[in-house]
Amino acid sequence: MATTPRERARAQTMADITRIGRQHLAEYGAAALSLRAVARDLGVVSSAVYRYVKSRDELLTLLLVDGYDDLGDAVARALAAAPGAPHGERFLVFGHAIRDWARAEPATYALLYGAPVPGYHAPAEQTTGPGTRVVRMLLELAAAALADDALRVPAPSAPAPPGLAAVFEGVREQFGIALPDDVLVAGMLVWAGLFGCVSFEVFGQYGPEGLGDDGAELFTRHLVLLGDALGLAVSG
Amino acid sequence: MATTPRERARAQTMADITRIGRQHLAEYGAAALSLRAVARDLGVVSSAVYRYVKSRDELLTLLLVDGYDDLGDAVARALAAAPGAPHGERFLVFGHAIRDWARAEPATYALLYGAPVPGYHAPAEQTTGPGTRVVRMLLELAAAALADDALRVPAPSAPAPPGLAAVFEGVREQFGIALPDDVLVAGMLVWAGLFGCVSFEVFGQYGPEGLGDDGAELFTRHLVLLGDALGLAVSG
DNA sequence: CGGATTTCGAGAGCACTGCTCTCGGTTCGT
DNA sequence: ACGAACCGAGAGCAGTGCTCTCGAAATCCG
Repeated sequence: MATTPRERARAQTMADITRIGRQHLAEYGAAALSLRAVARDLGVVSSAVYRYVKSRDELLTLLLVDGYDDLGDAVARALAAAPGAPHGERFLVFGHAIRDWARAEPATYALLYGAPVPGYHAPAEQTTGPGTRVVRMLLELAAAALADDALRVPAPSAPAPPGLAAVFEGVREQFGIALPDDVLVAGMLVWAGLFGCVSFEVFGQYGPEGLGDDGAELFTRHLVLLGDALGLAVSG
Repeated sequence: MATTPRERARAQTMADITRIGRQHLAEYGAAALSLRAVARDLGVVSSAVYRYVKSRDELLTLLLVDGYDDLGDAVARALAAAPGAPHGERFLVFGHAIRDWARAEPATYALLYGAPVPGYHAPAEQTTGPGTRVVRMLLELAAAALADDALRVPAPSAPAPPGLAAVFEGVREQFGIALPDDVLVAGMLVWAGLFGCVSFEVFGQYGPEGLGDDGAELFTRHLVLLGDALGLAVSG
């Protein structure tokens, strides 16, 4: 831990770069993220930042991981603020935390869940970890509800064909969560549906002016329906 | 209609530009769309294409409208191939048509339903028309099912607050379709959820290798659940 | 038919981007 | 104290969007 001055300076510069990068991301969007502009704001010539960041793509990866962490923190914080609430209530908190964060950080949200930036492929080894935090929280919520008998498990549907069964087994293994196939299918739908609702709102599919404050109300009703699909009673 | 040779040449050049633009979009993605590259493929110097297209953004709008039309045609074609089928069946056809098109044209799909291209704002007067074709088809499907008593209408939930009620009324007016609030809420969820599922698959949220052929099977199950949320029996 | 007008493509040019390279100066480990 | 590692500046290359001018061709109109 004997950090030399040079090491501390380097860490400081790295932090400055990501901070400025986050600002530019929020202000101009992902595809307009420019290393030269970051360098200008840093008060340094463009080639200097290449000492710290190998390429524009690496800066994007940095901001990607940063964004996943930020979103994960926000959701975890919101859930921690309602520790003993019923699972349906916690599901509402979970969903609204995602929506609130996405509306506060639309550019970062777009980087995480929008169209992939052309020519950029996120290195899986660095991004899958923080990237799966949110869906893991959702699956854990479902598992907790199931354990508390708060989940209305549907009549088992037709068994999954081998390929799909392997996918389910992979998910159970990756997350270390034992959920029956039907709950897993519903959980994935809830996951995708929730982000579909948020994306439509953030990306402007609901018209140029969006939904404004009524979006929260509509979103709650959508969460109720999604919770219903999962077998979770969200609202009396 | 007396098309002069010059007019025909201009129309031909415009068609060439959109054709090459579509190719580049599919090959390199939206943000990498370059007017200069299009000009090169057209065998012409870059400034020449500015005679036909005011800016890169206008080319994007051209391709945007083109994409909406293409998707709308694909879905309409698929639905037309199953004219007398029960509404649940038609809903499955509807969903899979969207998914199939999105997987075949991921870059165009990303342009329509992914994160908005930075700095680019689609002119509403040109894009809302073709852009609402798909959701209109979904609402018409729901209305047809309702008229045929094939929709299990849920017990009316709490009445919408004034702001949200105005949103619903606006949708009913815009599409000229009379649907009760609760069906409208479910329909919007189905819309967003469906595109959420497709986006997750196309944008690679299901891991680097995606779901492969099992995606269709899983998607069908998700459509069943979404249809259920709408009150539509999709599969016996 | 012939002059006036419009249209068009070519080319130069500006400001910007990502990225590489070299060249000095500072700091570090030994 | 000295060689090695590190770091910032600057030049440079190839690419981008977009603007401007200029000459040639096509069109319109008297």
